[in-house]
Amino acid sequence: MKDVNYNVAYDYIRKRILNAEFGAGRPLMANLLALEIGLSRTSVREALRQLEVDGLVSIRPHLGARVKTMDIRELRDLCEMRLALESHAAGLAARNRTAPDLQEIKFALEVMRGLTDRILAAEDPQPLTKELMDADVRFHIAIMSAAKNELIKKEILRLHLINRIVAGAFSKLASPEGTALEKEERNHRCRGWMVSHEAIYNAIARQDSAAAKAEMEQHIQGIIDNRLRHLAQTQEAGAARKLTEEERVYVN
Amino acid sequence: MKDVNYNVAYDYIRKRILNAEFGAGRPLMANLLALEIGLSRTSVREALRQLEVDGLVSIRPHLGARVKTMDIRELRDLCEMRLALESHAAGLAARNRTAPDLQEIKFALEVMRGLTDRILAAEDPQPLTKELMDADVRFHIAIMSAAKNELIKKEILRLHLINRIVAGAFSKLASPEGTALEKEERNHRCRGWMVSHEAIYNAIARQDSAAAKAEMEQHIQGIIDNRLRHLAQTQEAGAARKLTEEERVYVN
DNA sequence: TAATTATTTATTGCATGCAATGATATGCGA
DNA sequence: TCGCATATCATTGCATGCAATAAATAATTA
Repeated sequence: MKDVNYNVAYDYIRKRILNAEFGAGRPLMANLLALEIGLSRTSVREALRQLEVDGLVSIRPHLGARVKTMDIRELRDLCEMRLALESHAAGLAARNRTAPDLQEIKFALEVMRGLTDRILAAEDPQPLTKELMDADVRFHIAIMSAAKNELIKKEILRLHLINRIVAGAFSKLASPEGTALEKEERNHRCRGWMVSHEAIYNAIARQDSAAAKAEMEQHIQGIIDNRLRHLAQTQEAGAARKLTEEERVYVN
Repeated sequence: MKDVNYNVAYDYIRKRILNAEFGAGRPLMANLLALEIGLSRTSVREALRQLEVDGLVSIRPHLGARVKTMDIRELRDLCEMRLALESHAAGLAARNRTAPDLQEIKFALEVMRGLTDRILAAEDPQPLTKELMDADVRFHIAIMSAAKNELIKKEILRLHLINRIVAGAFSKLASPEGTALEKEERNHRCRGWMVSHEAIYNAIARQDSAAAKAEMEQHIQGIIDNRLRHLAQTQEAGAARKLTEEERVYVN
C-alpha cells in the first residue's frame, strides 16, 4: 500500500492475525497496539476499521475491536458464498481467458501434479502439503484472473483469507489426533483433487463455460463437505468458541 | 445504527449520496461536512471510511474522499457479481425456504402482478413504475431472506444499492428522449419480467433448486443485457465520466 | 450471605492543534 | 509566449487531551 501510517498499522496487525499470533476473539486495544507499533491511536483505529472491512476484525461501539470469531453458521455462509463466486468465476474464465491466462493455469496445475505424486509416495507429507496448498491457491488465483472481473476476484480473495485463518485455527486442534488414519484418506483426497483440477482446466481450455462452472462447483462443494464433516467429527458444536478460550493463553 | 457520532455522520452522508444530492465524483471534504453536520472531522472521517466499504465513496491517501464514479467496466463487473450471487441465492432459497418465506415471496409477486396489469393499461406509467420497482426489490429481498445466508444477502443488498444510484444517475440522462418509443418496449419488458418472476416463484415453491437458479440467472442476465445495451445506445463510451462533469454543477 | 447499588477504573469516542503533502498560482528565464 | 522552478495555500494525516461509556470492584442493606 502507500506509506501513510494507518497502512503501516494495517499491515502490522493483519500480519499478526494471519500468523495466528492474534487468535480469534483476542481484544485489540488501540492504546496497546499504538504503543507497540510506535504510532498514535488514531492510525491504529483506522487500520482496525479497514480490517473490519476485510472480515478479520469485529468492532462494536464502546466495546472495542476483537479478532473476529466465527460460529459454524457463519462459516457455512462464507463457504456458500465462495462456492457461488468461484464457480461463476470459472465460467467467466472459460469465456474470457487469453492464451497467457491458460498458460498460467496450466503451469499451476503441473506444479500441483508434481507435488501430488511426491506426496503419494512420501512418508512424511507435512512440508509438501504446505507447498501443495500454495500451488492450489495459485491455481485458483490464475482462474480468477482469467475471469477478468476484478470485483469478484477481490471478494473471493477476501473469503479465502478468512477461510484460511479459520481453517488454520481448526487444524491446530484437529492435528494431534489420527495422523496415521488420515494418511489413507489424505491420499484419496489428493487424487480426487487432481481429477477435479484437471477437469476444470480442460473445460477452461476448450472454453466450455458451463462445464467449467459445473466442475468448479462440484470441486468446491467437495471441499466444503469435507471441512464441515471434519468439523462435526472434531466436536459437536461451538468449535470457534472453544478455540477462542484456548487461544487466550497466547495473549501477548 | 447506534447513537455514536460517526454513525450519525454516516447516515447523513449516505442519505445525500443515495438522493443524488452528492453526485458521482463530488469531493467530500471532511472539513466542510463536519461543519455542515455539526461534528468534528474525526467522526466524518470514520463515516467516510465506512462508506468506502459500502462502495459509495472512494478514498485515496492525501487526495481525500469522493463519491465513487464508475466506468462501464466496473459496472459490468458489478452486474456479473450480482448475477452470480443472486442466482445462487435463488437456488438456496428453493432448498431452505419455510412456508412463511414462500408466503412472503408470493405476496410480493402478487403486488407486482397487480401493478403490472395497471401499468399495461395506464396512459402515464411513471408513478406506478416507481411502485413496481419497489415491489420488485421486495420480491428479491424475500428470496434472499429465504436463502438463509446473511453474508450473501448483505452483499447482494450492497450491490443493489450501488446499482441503484448508478442507474438513477444514468436514467436522468436517458429519460428526456424517446418516452413514446419506449412505451411499447416497456410494456413488452414488463410482461417478460412477470413471466420470469413467476417462473422463479414456481421453482422455489416446488423446491426445485436447479430450476430456481437457472430462472434467476436468466432473469438477471436479461436485466443486465438491457441495461448495457441501453447504455451503449445512449453514448458510446465514458458515460460515467460525462455524467460526473454534468453533476459538478450541483456542487452545494 | 446474597443481592443490589455506588464507586472506581480502563477503554473508547471526540475534538482540535500542528505537521505533511499535493495542488494551484506566481514569477523568472529563455 | 511558453516552460519550468518556486512559493503559497488548502486539505489530509497524525497526535494528544478530555469526555463519555461500560465493565469491574467495593460497599451497603435486606
